[in-house]
Amino acid sequence: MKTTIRVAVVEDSRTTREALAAIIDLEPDLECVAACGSGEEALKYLPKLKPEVVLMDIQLPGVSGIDCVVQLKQQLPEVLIIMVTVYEDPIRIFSALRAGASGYLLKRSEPEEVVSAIRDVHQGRGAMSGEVALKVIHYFSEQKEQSEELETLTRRETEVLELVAFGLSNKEAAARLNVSVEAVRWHLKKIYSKLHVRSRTEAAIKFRNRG
Amino acid sequence: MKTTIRVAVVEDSRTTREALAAIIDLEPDLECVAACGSGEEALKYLPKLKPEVVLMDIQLPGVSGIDCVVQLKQQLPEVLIIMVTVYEDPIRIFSALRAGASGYLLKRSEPEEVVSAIRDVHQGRGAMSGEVALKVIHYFSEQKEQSEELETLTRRETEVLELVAFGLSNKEAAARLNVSVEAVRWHLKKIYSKLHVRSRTEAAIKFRNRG
DNA sequence: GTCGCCGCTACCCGGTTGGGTAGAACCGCG
DNA sequence: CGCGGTTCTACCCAACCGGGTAGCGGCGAC
Repeated sequence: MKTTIRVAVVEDSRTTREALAAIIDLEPDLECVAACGSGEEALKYLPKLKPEVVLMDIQLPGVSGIDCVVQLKQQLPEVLIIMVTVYEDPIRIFSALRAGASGYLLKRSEPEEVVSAIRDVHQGRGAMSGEVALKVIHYFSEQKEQSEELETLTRRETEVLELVAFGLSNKEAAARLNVSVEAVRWHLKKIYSKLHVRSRTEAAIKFRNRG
Repeated sequence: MKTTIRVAVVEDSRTTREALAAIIDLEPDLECVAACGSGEEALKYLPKLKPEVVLMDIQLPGVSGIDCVVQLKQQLPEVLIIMVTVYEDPIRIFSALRAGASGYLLKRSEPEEVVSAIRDVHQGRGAMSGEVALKVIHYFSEQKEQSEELETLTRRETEVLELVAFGLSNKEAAARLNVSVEAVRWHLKKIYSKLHVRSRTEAAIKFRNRG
C-alpha cells in the first residue's frame, strides 16, 4: 500500500474526538483527515474531504448519527462508516446497520480494536465488537424462533392474537369473538407464556413480525 | 353466452347456504353446482366439480374460509372466489383479499347484489359491497395519514414511541431515557392524542407501519 | 419582553392488564 | 372408557395504564 487510509471522526465529545484522532494518526497506514463535532459539520465538510472511512457517534445533538449516515451515504456512496457508541441495544444497532453502516464499535473498545476495525471495513469486511455481534446473533436466533413460537398457538389463540395485534383491548376482542373478557384474558395468558412475552404490545410485535 | 356460469356455495349455515343456492339457480345464466357445509367438503368436491365462481363463508368450523381459499386456489388457480360474511373489519377483509379472493360481500347484501357480484368477478371485475369498499378506502387513507401524523411528533416523543413500539413498558422506557415514569407517561399521552389512538399497542402499530 | 412550545415532575382516579388458581363442557385419540 | 388438549367462565389481587390537571424551567419566535 502506498497511500494511507483517509479517516474522519464525527463525535460531539471533544475529548473522545481528539482521542480517536490521535489513535488514528499514530498508525502509519491511517490518516485522520477531519474531526467534526456535529452531524451538520460532517455533512458540510466530508463530501469535499472524501474520507474513505468515517467513525460516527450515534448520539449527536441536532442531526442524529443515523440521519447523518443516511445523508452522507447519498453524497458519498462509497464511504464506509463505523458507528462508535455507548449504546448496545438492538434498536440502535439495527437502525445503524440498516442506514448503511459497515461496523459497530462500543466506546469502551480498545484502541487496537478501533484501528483494526478501520482496516477491516476498508478491506470490505464487516467490523463489530464481540458484544455487538452477540446481540445481533441473539436477535436473529430470536427471529427464527418467533415463527416457530407462533406455530405452537392453537387456532383460537391465533384468532385472539390477531385482534390484539390489531390494537383491540380485551373487551373489544371479547365482543368481536362473542365470548367473555375472561376468555380473552385466558387465551392471552397462554399466548404470553408460549411467546415468552409479558405484554400485549410485545405479543403484537411478534405476531406482526411473522413472515 | 351459451353456457351458464358454474357457481358453488361454501357456507356452514344450512338456511343461508340453501338461500344462496336458490338465488343462484333462479338466474338463467347461473348454475349452482355444489353447496358445501364445510371447508373440508369444499376441498374434497370442488376440484372435481370445477366451479368458475365460489361463494365462500369466512367463518367456518374447522378449516377457516381463508385457509380454504388458499388451498382451493392451489388446486384450481382459475377459480374466482367471493367471500360472503358478516364481518366488516379490515383484518378479515385484507386477509381474504390477500388469500386471493376476488370479491367481498356482506351477508346482509340483497340477492341482486349477490348475482351481480358473481357476474362481475366472472367478467374479470372485482366485487365489493359498498360498505366494504368504504372500509378499504378508509383504511388506505388512514395509512396515508399515518406518516403525516408521525411527523407531528417531537424528537423526544419519537424517542419514547420508538421504545414503546419495541415492547417496553413505561417503567423500562423511563429507565432507558433516564427520566421519571411520569415523563414517559406525559409524552405518551401527547403521542396518543396526536396519533388518535387510545393504547400503546395501537401507537406501536402506527409507528411500525410507517414507510 | 412575552408568548408559545417543549420537556419534566407530580398527584388523583378509575379502568385495564397480567398472574395465579379452579372448575366445567367438549372433542378426538388410543 | 379414560386421558389430554382446547375452550370458556369465574374470582382475587397487585401492578400498570390512560386521562385529567397543575406547575416549572428553558428556548426560540415574534
